[in-house]
Amino acid sequence: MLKSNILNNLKTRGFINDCTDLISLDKLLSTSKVTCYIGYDATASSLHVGHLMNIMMLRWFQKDGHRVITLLGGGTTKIGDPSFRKTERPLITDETINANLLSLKSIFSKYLNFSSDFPGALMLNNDDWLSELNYLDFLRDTGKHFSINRMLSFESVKSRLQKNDPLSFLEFNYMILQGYDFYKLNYDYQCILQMGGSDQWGNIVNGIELTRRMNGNRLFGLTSPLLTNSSGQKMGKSSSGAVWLNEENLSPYEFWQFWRNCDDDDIEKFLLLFTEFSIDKIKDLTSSKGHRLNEAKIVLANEVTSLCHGKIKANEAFEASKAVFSENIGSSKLPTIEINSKDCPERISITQLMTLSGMVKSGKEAKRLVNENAVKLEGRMVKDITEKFEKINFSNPQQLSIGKKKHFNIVIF
RNA sequence: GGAGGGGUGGCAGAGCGGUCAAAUGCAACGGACUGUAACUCCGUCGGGGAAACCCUACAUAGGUUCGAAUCCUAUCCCCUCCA
Repeated sequence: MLKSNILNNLKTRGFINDCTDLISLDKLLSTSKVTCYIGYDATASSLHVGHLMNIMMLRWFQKDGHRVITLLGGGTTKIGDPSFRKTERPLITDETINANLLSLKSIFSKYLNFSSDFPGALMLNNDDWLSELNYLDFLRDTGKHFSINRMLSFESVKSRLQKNDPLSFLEFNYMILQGYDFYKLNYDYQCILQMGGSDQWGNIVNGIELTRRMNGNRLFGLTSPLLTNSSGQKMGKSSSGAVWLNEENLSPYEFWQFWRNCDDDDIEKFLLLFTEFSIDKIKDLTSSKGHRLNEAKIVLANEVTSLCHGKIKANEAFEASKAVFSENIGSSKLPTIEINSKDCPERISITQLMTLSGMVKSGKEAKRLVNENAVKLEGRMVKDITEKFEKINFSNPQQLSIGKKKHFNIVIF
């Protein structure tokens, strides 16, 4: 049984996969407030649900009075983490990295409090210290603490090596740099705990080991399980791709729909991980069976969307979903796609409409969907591929639906 | 630097002169069934076109052929062994 509230809570909710020294960390957390961090590389333009579990962990830590650090990997992103990857990442340009970092910042701000009062969270960028490293000095001061033999033994790179897939020296250095980050954060900010997904175990252990050798300080690592859905797959796909946490990439309505559509078997897990409801409340919500579980899914969707996009947006998404799915009527709150009038002819075909709105990737795909009787305009099935619609009619939003679940309002202006 | 093997659709992986827009599996998408779930079943799955049909594609650039993913040459990349 754990003594500290924070670990107890995280454990119960399913956040903990492994810890380098659970007993000692528990003891420490039960008596004092600490500084902890999670690193995020800027490989994508935004964060998605895959990152959400770790953000929630930071949120719990902050709530418990600890100082949390989100470390943006401006420097490490230039290298690319090889952990559990089959192939090398394409190199990302500095401009892309910087653009991505900006987007990440805005998302963290939704979940964490970065105000200056302790325990206000900190946002740092490892490019600030990594890019200043001098190669020779770094090799002598840091590199000498790393044993190649040990580095080769990590699971994260083993399969690459065993299968003779290429692993460049550049990538191989990643774990050293991430290790150095932890050392640096401990030195500058007294950070003693690094968290991350289970795939980060090797990188985290390296930082702990490095620091121990450099100055004898004792640090901790805590990993979360790789989040999978009930069918064992990596979770995180909405009807239009990845489940992004920012509104520019995914509308609150689609975000809401993602949670509403989760598998029955995932509800409890999702409630525990992505909401802050009490355990009792969650037990209560998931106690019913069969179609009544849909109620729990709605509660889940409302809550997670509120946390991410705010109560107002969440409620709009809920109302829109109710109108479309339960009452079978349109809703002005559906995501609206605007098409520039310049781009389309006076009389527009259904395939053009679908392509211009970006709902499908190609006209071929649009045509296929029409032939599969999947396309509806204002609730009426479109069967004739040659049918033309007056552009004028779209000055007011028209609801375009693909299949039973994808609904958008289209406006031509 | 030398010798050998290899680069095929989102992934895995066949094809090795025409019948190849490329087998098969997975993923994805649509439909039926349902509870906006799961399972199962059916269909689709390069791009343009209403269609006939046309256009790009099997690492890249050329070549041989009536015809090339398949043969030849060069280039790039990867793997293995040797130095």
